[in-house]
Amino acid sequence: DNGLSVKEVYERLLLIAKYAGEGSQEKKVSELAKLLSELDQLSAKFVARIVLGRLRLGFSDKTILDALSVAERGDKSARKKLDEAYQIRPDAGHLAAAVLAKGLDKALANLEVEVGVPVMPALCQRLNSAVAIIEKMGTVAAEQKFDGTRVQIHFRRSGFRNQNSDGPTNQVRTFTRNLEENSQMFPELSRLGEWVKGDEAVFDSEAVGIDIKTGKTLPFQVTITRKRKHGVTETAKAVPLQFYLFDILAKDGRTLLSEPYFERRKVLVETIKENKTLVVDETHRTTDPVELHKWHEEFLAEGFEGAVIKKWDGPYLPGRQGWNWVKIKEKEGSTGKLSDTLDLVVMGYYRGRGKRTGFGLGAFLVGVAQDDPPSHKATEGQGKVVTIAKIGTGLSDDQFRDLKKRLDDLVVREMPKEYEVDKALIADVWVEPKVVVEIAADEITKSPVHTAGVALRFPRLIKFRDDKNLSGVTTLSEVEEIS
DNA sequence: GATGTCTGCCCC
DNA sequence: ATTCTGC
DNA sequence: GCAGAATGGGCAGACATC
Repeated sequence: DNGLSVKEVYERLLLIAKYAGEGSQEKKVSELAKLLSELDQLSAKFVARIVLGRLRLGFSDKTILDALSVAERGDKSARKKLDEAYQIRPDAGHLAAAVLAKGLDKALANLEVEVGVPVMPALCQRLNSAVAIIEKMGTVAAEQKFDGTRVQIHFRRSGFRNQNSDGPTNQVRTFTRNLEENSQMFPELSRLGEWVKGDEAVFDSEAVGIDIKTGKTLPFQVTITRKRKHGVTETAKAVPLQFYLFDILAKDGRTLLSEPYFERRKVLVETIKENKTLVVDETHRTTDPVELHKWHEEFLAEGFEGAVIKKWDGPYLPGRQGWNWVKIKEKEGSTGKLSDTLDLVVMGYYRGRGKRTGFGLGAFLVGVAQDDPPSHKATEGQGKVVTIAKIGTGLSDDQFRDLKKRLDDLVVREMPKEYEVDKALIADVWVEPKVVVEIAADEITKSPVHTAGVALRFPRLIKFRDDKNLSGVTTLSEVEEIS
């Protein structure tokens, strides 16, 4: 209607995306405003969604693979083959173009890992019982779960050609779990050639920061400071990394994805010379749930995040597929890695987006009572309620509706005086501190925004505690005990 | 130059 | 990351 | 069980503003 083609809209969005530097935000706003005003109502809605990355069409990459199969064959019979191709080149756009240009058979002919091109990483399912794990998986390998960052390491002795052709050639490329290249982050991998036997290899690993003084692994919050653009070498010195290698996906032209796990481990061990930076992780073969349980308990006691369990003869499968790789974090039978759940009071809520728009509530803010020791100046901090987490998961659709209804009876116009809340967490709607919820979490961390001074990592609702009121809520000193 | 706010095919 | 839900 | 879509804490960077 408005004469703008899809291509034109695409080109204008691309232009807007590329603005940078001083005044760029202003420019982006005005250019997007101009574009939106040229569109009809319906087009404007979807262009806005494109910009926000919230198209909400109800399908994603995997559904496109189904569609490609149907387009070429009239049914979903090619999906398996497409999945395999997608694993070694996880780019639905590229795949669609190749299939339509060459046809299914030619496009899917060469299914080999290409060193330098990221492979879709294997992910873990969750299961919280050693018995269930052995039942589903049979013989397994039990390994420590490191709380670091996933790194897929590609090595080619002859070097990768740089995109800017004149630069020096690097022997190493690395990728995140989301297939983002982050080679610049790891100067310590420049010596990889000394530690690898062979000319080409692709490894899977978890990188963890190491405390220079104690030699112990650092918490995730410290490790992740290595994800940066500036000051890379300085930070690399202050927070050196150890890469715990647990898999090898290709070596010297041989794709290993469908080799059984124990076989890949054998190749892995043969490929790595002993060194301080690349460490092949421990693995323990077992078929016994009691023994598996013991390993899990031991890893937790040693301070690891938990255990990763892998089917002994399983292939390297992309994503969470079947019962191939499984993680256990919390103790068996408990919810959340924290030793206890917390009873917290609802302070306010936020309107939801997408599916949750209809509920009128997408997340809510919870807090604890600040219990100053009585010896202190009695007035200060008395009766204050401070924030410790925002909760947006763990509720069924019915519970969302139910909570909204309850909170509506408690709405107050202004934030209650006893609340202490950071600007970044200002709720859309404030409520009196009457509703108490039981919350599970994995960890208590030092927080820059939550006024309790600490926050919950991976918080989720367990249930409503109608039997409790504000006076029964977990106190700040009790929180410190749990952590 | 210091501080505040927001974003990220972010990391978990 | 965790969790819920439609298919 | 898969695939998708809701949502969490918190880091460095980029840009705006004081």
